[in-house]
Amino acid sequence: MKDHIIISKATIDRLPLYFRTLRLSQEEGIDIISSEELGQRLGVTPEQIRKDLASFGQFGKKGVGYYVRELIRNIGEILGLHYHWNIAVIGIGHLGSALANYQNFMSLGFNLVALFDADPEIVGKHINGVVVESVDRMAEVIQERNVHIGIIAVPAVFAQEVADNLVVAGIAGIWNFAPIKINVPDKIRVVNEDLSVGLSSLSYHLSRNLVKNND
Amino acid sequence: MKDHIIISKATIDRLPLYFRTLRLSQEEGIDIISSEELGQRLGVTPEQIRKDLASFGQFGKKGVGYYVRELIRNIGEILGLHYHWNIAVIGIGHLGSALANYQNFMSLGFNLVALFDADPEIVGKHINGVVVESVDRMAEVIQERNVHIGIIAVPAVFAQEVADNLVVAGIAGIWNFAPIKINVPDKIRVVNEDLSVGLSSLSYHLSRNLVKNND
DNA sequence: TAGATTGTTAATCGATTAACAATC
DNA sequence: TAGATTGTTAATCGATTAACAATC
Repeated sequence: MKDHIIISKATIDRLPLYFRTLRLSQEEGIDIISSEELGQRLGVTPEQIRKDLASFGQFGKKGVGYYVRELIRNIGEILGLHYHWNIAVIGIGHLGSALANYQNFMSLGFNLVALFDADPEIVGKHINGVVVESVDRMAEVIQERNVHIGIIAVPAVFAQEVADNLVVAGIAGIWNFAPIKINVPDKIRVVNEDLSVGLSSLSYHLSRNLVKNND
Repeated sequence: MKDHIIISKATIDRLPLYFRTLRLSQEEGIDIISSEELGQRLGVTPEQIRKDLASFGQFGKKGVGYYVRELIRNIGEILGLHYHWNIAVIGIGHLGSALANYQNFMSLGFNLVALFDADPEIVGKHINGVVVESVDRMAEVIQERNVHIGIIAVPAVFAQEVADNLVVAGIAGIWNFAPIKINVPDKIRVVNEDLSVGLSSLSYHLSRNLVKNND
C-alpha cells in the first residue's frame, strides 16, 4: 500500500460504494468483475474506478478483471473495517435510535457497544441489545468498553458539550449529526453528516427546473 | 441572478450551511456580518464565501459586510426554500420515522404531507401529525396531496420498485436513503444519502492514525 | 478622508477523463 | 497468438486560494 501518497477525499468516499456493490455482486455469484461492469452497476466510469483502486495498489489482473472476493477484502482493509471499531450513540431521540438500529453499520463490521441519553425516561431502555446509559456515566463507560467512535445525535445546543466530553473520555473519532460546527483538537477526526444539505440541494434543482420551464 | 452560468455542486452544498449559520447569527441579534466573521463561525475561508455568493449576485456592501436578514432571504430564494415543497416519506421503519420527525426539515420550509409503508401494522399510525398510508395508495395520495419530493427509506431490495412508482405518480425529486443505485428518467432529480460513507471514511482515517503511530 | 470589506480576475491546486503501453 | 482489460501517464476540466481594484 502506497500510504505516503495523499489520497483524494473523493476517492475515499467512493470506496464504501465499491465495497457494497462488490458484496452484492458476490452474492449474485460473480467471481470476477471488470471495471466496466462494476462501473455500470454503480454509475461511475471504469477509468475512475481503476484510478481510485490503483492509488492503493495493483488489485486487478490485466486482460481479466478483478477477483471480487479478493477486492472486497482489500477495500475492507483499506477502509480499516477489519479493525471492527466500537461505536456509541449519544442522544437516543428519533434519529439516535434509528442509527442504533441501523443494520448496515453492523454489516460493515462496526460494533455498537454503548448508548447514552440525558433523559431518565430513556436511560435503562434496551435498543438493539444495548442498554441506554445516562450521559453522566459517559466517561467511564467509554473507557470501560473501549469506544473508538462517538456518534452525536443530540440537539445542536448540546453538541459541543457532548463533543468535549467525548474528547476527554478519549474517543478517536466523532460522527456528528447535529447541525452545528463542533470544535475539537486536531488529533480527533470529525465527520459531519448534514441531513439538510441533501434536501436543500434537491430544492435548489427543482426550483431551477421551474425557472427553465417558464422560459 | 446569473442563472445561465453553471454553479458548482460544492457551492450549492455550502449554501444550506451558510443559511443555517446566518439564522443562528440572526437569533443572536447580529444584523451585519462580514465574510471573515461568517467564515470563522462555520469553518470556511472568507474568500470561499464571497466567491460562492458572488456567483448568484451582489449581496454585500463593500466596506461593510452582509446584511444578515437580507442575505438569509436571498439564500433561501436561491435554494428555492420559499416554494415550500411537499415531501413524503416511504418506508416508516426506524430511519423513516426519524426522518418524518426531523424538525429541521420543517424549519427549512418543507411540508411533510404523506407517509407510506407496506406493513399493515404500521399503516394507520400517526407520526408528526401525518397518518401512514398503505404503499398501494401511493400513486393517488401523491397526486391528491401534490407531493414534490419522495424520501425513500425502504430496504435496498424495494428501493427501485418504490422509485418506479414515485416516478409514475409524478414526483419531481427523490431523496434516496437506500444503499443502492436507483435508475430513474433524466428529468427526475435524485440525491443519494449514503450513511455508510461517513462512518467508513472515519474508519479509514482512524486506521491510518494507527499505522502512523506504529512508525 | 481613511479604513474596511466586497466582488472579480488571475494563479494554483486537485480531480476527472482520455489515451495507450503493459500484460494476462 | 489475439483479444481483453488493467495500471499509468498526459491532457483537460473544475474548484479553491490569492491578490487587489472598486467602493461603501
